[in-house]
Amino acid sequence: MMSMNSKQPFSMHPILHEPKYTPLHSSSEAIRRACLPTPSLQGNIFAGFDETLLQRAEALAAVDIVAQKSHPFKPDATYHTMTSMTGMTCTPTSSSGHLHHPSVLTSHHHHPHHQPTQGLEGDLLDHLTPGITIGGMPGSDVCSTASHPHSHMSAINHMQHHHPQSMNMHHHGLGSHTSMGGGGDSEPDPRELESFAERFKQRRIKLGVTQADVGSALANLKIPGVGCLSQSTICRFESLTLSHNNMVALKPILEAWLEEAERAQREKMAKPEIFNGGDKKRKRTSIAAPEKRSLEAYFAVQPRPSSEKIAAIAEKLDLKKNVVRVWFCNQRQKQKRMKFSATH
DNA sequence: ATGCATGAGTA
DNA sequence: ACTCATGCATA
Repeated sequence: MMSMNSKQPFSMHPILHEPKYTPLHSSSEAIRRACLPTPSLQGNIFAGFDETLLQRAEALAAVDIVAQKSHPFKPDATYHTMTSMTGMTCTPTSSSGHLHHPSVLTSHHHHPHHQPTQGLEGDLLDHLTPGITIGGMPGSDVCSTASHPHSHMSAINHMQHHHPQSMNMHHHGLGSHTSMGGGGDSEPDPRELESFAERFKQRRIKLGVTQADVGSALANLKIPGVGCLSQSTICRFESLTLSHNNMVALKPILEAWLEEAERAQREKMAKPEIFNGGDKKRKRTSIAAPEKRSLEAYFAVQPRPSSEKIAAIAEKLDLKKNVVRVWFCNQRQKQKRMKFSATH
């Protein structure tokens, strides 16, 4: 593993496909959102002790399962264009051949993320699942995973390994920040990031551009290795719902755009804009509330279930294994976001 | 603003 | 199989 990487020049083809979203919201509201439920992790050290927790989760799950098993269809499948059993007919009608490169500038970091060792959840699933056959899964989920309508990209993600996260607590009040766009992304200062995100949003609104506009306009900056970003990402940046590393990497870019945009407006020349493409067909899976509650219950006792456990849980909740696996991954990611993480 | 998902890079 | 950055679709 390489221990350091600042930036690497990427020469990739810039293909744009930027859908413009409706120029909606200009809510200048602050960012506050509901936080995640406090991880009620009790140290599961002994099997006997676990029983309690497991039973609790089981109880929750059981209720849901019972209520749901009577239904003829899967809640998940209802939202999917392609039902798992239909085979491979889930191909999107639209042929998407767009791939743009992401371009991420990573910083060097690591987190000492350790997760409790698992090893007792066997019981949980055991009584929950009297006789599940893990080996024989109908090739159903192949569809969703195998044939995805869009091609993604993410060329440069560098991993940040572990680092002692409790090291910075002494920061200057403020002062220099705006002059270091581009080359120096080495400033792990959460305080600064927060204020920048806020200022960014305000000035963006002042310019009269939407988050989506910013995302597409980024490609116009022609910064090597930097393509466009989605409205989602801009939104998350402003609301600090990204990892610290991600924030640090994005800051210089957005800062550069902001200054460029303000300069352009000053000169009344033209504002950075872009066109768009337009083909999509992906359907979002929707996990019903009961199932979600069960998942949360499981997550509380074991945030990192093994493949087998995931399969069992999926079976129990009548969801596709992949859906469950992804759900756990996303759940773990949420816990690490800046807002909730104790990086500062 | 957020939920579910992909994919590169790693371990 | 996981983490991380990111995105489409949707509330």
